[in-house]
Amino acid sequence: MRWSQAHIPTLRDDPSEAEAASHRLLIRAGYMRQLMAGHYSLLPAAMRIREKIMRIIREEMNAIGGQEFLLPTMHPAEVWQASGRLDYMGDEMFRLVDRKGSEVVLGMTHEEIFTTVATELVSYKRLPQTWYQFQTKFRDEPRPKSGLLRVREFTMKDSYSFDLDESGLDASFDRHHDAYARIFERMGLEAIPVDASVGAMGGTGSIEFMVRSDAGEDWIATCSCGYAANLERATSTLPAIEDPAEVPGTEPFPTPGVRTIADLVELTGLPADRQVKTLVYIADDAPVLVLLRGDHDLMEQKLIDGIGTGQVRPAHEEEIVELLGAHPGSLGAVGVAGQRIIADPALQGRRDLMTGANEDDVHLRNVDVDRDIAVSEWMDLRSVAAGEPCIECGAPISLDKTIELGHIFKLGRMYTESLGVTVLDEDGKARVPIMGSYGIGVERALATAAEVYHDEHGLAWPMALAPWEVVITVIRPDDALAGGESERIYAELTEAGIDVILDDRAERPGVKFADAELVGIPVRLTVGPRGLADGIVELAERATGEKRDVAVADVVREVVDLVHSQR
RNA sequence: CGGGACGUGGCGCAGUUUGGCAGCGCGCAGCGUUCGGGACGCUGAGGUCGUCGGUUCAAAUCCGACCGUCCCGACCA
Repeated sequence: MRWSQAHIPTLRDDPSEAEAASHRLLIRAGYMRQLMAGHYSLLPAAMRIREKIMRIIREEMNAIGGQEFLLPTMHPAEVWQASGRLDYMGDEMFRLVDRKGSEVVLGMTHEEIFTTVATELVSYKRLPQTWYQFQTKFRDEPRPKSGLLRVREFTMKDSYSFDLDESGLDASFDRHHDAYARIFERMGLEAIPVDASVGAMGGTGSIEFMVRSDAGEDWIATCSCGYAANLERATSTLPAIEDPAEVPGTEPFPTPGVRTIADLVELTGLPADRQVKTLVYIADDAPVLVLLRGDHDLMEQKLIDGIGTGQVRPAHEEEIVELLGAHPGSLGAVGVAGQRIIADPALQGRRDLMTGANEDDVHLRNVDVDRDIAVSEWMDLRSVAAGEPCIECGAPISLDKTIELGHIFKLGRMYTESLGVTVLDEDGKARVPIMGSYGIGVERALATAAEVYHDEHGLAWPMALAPWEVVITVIRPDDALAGGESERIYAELTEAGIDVILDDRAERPGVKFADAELVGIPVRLTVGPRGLADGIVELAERATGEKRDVAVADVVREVVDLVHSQR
């Protein structure tokens, strides 16, 4: 590629609308342009990176026996109706009506559609199968943001495994886990596999691959011992708290104006871990009292997972008053009968606590949880905090902001069942195959690499992803020697299979250097009359900023070796 | 969906308070001088000021509605 012929529209200024580093730099360095919120046009340089990402994924998917498909992105609504997800997906699914009046949807994912193909898997002899594709997904995100990190239209590699039984699924799942580890490793991304919520659609296990980044939206808890979990699932051990062996009966006391745990701490001098936090939720239209230790925060996803419905919301104030007779701030579960009361285990066996009295401006002291509260279920509900002891080893855990790059999922039989897939087993009995589903966001991987690999001068791609591995920056392309030598090196590197771009533009050197750094090409060769007069060209590595002179005669071999060593 | 900010040549912005010829920098085109870290001179092209409506002799500027974009939150199999 010759830069003079390439469409790489770099900008001198940062685009004003972009905040996240990847968003800002991918626009500024000429990789993409926005069409509307959440929809980006990828320009040729980005396409080259995307292609490399897809090649890595494809190679690793094929290596575990995956077969590539391409399924439609427009689906009849009926298929989604059949699986029960048409309503469930709600506004996040794009829907349209064709000229015949048929309802059509744009695919957010392809479990249903792959399953329609799987109806022809009629014998156990056909199993296991691992099927995948790269296809555009459409999701009507309420708030697209951060460039390619959260969009409404994106390419996903999604794969699906079909096995006869659970142990087969486990094996397919493990193969994907290993393949994903290799894929992200090859991309130069440190992806941490974390235990994740399976979500309200069920399933028996799920692992997300997360990359640490401030631009991320998900928090994970990790420990030096290897423990790693999405905050939605993370637990920790808690130091024991000394309670009196016995407390007198509960006793109301006035707490005028107290609305928060902090208020109560200030008023009574008792620490927050001696308070009970009482929240009211509505789950499937029925009220639920949720109890946590005063210094703990509710992780709503744990509640959703624990009670097995997505229809969960905080109760409105009027509902609370009707249910308990008091406003938030004075709520409690002492003496509450006939209601579902879910409590976090941190409260189990605790004594000498305080809680609201279900009378405005009154609280109760001397609460003994086991004695005074009719807890109907104990459920891990609290959000862990950094520094708490690891559940596995006791060392303090850390919390990090991350980007979710991949998600692997033991789906179960819900799609094969609802869409009628059966195979005959060895005994001639009809069996429903069990599925796994596995996704990687392609453009999100690209943007994540940009988040990880950049500096004040621009992007700095790892060799495996770089749109071009080498740029030949020609000083004075009109000079016969510089022009001729750079053309020769360009031809020889191309011949050697190196992705090389020849910057033959009639620009001043400073402009070319700045563009090479902004675009993020790993290796730069500077070929100019001055160096050539001494028989040398300069080799600069983008990642380290290191520069060294190389004899003209050695440069091709040296660059080929360097590129190969970093691919 | 709630809160905030914004919308003026390709990009970054000023002008809006107080209505009166649509500007600046970068970029772009031509010519010339330059050329190892974002050069300089001359000439030039390019804008229905987000859209629609209203007020006014006159609207980028005032009023109203709508659309769009970004950020925070809610949401996110």
